[in-house]
Amino acid sequence: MSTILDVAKLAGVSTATVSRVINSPETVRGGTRKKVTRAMKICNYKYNALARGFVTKQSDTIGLIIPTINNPVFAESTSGVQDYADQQKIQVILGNTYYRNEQEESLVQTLREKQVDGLIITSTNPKGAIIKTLTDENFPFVLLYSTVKKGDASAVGIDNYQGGYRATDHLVKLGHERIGMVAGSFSISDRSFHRWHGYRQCIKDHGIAYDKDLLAQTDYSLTGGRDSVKKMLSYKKPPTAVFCSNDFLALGAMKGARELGLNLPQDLSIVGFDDIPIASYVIPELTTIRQPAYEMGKLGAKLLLQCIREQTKPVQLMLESSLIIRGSTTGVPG
Amino acid sequence: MSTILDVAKLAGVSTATVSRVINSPETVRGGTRKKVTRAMKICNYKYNALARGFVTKQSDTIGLIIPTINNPVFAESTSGVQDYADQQKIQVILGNTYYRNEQEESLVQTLREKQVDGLIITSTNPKGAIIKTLTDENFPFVLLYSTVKKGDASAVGIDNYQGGYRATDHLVKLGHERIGMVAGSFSISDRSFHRWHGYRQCIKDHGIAYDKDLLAQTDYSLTGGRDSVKKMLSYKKPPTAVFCSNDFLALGAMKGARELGLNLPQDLSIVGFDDIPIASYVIPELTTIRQPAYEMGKLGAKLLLQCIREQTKPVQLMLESSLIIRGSTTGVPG
DNA sequence: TTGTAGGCGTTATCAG
DNA sequence: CTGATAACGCCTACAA
Repeated sequence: MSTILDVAKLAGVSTATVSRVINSPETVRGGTRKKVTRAMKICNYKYNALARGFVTKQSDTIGLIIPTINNPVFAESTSGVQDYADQQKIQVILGNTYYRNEQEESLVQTLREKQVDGLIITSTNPKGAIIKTLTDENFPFVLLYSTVKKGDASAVGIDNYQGGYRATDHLVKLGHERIGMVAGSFSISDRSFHRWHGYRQCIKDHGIAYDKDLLAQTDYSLTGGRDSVKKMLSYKKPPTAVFCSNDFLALGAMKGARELGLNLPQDLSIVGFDDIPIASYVIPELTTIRQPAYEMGKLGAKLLLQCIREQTKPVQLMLESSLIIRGSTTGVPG
Repeated sequence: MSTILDVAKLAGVSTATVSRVINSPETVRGGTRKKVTRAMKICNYKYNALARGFVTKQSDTIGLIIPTINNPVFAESTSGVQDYADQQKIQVILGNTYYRNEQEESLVQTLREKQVDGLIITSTNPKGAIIKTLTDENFPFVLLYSTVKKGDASAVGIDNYQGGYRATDHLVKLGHERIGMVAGSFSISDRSFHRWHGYRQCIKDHGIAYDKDLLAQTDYSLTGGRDSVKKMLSYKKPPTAVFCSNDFLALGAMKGARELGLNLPQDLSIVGFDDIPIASYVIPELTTIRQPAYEMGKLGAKLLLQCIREQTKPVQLMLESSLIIRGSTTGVPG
């Protein structure tokens, strides 16, 4: 593998000149530039970005830490950050935590050792030690799908409380009084927790008694949604509607309800959260809270790069989410 | 940011010793090891993996190039490679080509400049210049979702021809004679092309005349599937069944058919390809050709690392795919 | 406009 | 078991 030294020799110039034609061609005379370019071709020169990063102290690489790429929302935001990064000639190293805190911690460490210029994190615990350390050490990062509205960490997210409230409100307005919630475990997702808060407050605001049996916490999966809803439906006083804290759970719930012989949406109204692409392609189409995942990713990347390049002050961006009413919700039976 | 030199000074040893306690602690006496560890703590030493890579000439990073992370199959295989890589302490840089050849080319270049140790590629064109260059320059890589069965490129894939054949055969056996195919554009996916070959051969083998109007090529998306099927269904002699070259297309087709007032599966049988998780959660559940995406990713990563570490000879692995019969296919009406 | 030379943080080779 | 020191490939003052 040839280096700029080889090229330099071949072209009869110094390595500095070669470096210049690579990084600021305009500062070198046309003639020499040609000589160098030709020499590069001849020895099939390949630029070593790693060596560059080593001296400039920036790798032009960022780390993206998410719970799992298998949830389409995260895939969506991931392509948002990728697209923005690509456009800025930045590479992104992807890591899944699978909602495990230790995994998040080890990822952060590894990525920092790899000298990433910054981190975009969908954290399991935005108020935990990992994030605190990052802040203390002044390492550039931004939180994605964040629930934090202030503080010294940059973040972009939506108002999950509001989302939960709206979803529930929609159900209440439809006449439902026994409204269940199938939530991702609070211990691994404070987003889910915030959504539940919205749900609970809404219920309270409408004078509906809170029934803790109507809350299921599970892992964020299709099967989790299915099983939780089946259990809930087996109670003496089953819910007539459920709010699921993401679309996967909701899709799973649909299946669970059907396996119990229910007709949707007549026998059970279901609201999801995220609005993943498939949500509008199932029958009945899923009513859900849409969050702008792609934009969030893009914005997160933008924020991070700003933070890296201009050491901007931390900002928290809250994007708009909205209730998308489709066919999976309807009035209470009878 | 402190370096091993700082640590060395503080501990009163040489940098070599510090390096040793990091990389081969067993070769340094307990006492000195302790001194060093303590010193590292004190100056909050952070290892610089990039500097290491610079001298060892390996970055412990691989590149993963896929069409788009938004298709759940690719998300699945991506987590397969990630999991294996993680387990081997390797990081993965992810890049989307969006089925564009130039994007693939530029990704390969950038990643090589970043000194990735190898590449896993789901190529738009496995027989094109990009792959050829890689082979010629003896750069470690493996093809994923590959259609190639021999040659000097390592690859793992399934038999797409067979998959297409089986899907079609299932439909024929059900009594269908007008069987359409909604395919991803052949120009961006040779997988789709192979599947079509299987489809066509099967039709021929059963003495059914091939009707080119019954082939639609579109982009791999929900809307692509929906629109293609609607168009096909508008013909004078519409198909009674369609084989879609992936599940997204099939899910889209379901919606398209319904928008035209058809009942599924009575009025139209649909077969997909991939068996993405959601496929068994829609109504009717989708009959599809399952391919082991996660395993494929894992295997691809394993192969690549072998190739990197032991310069093994190229191998082509063909995994088993299988027809999963569910509710979206049924006998021909009447 | 071009060249010289020092340095980035770590590993590896030799001695000791 | 430990230390000294030369790489590694590139960038960047500074000098010419």
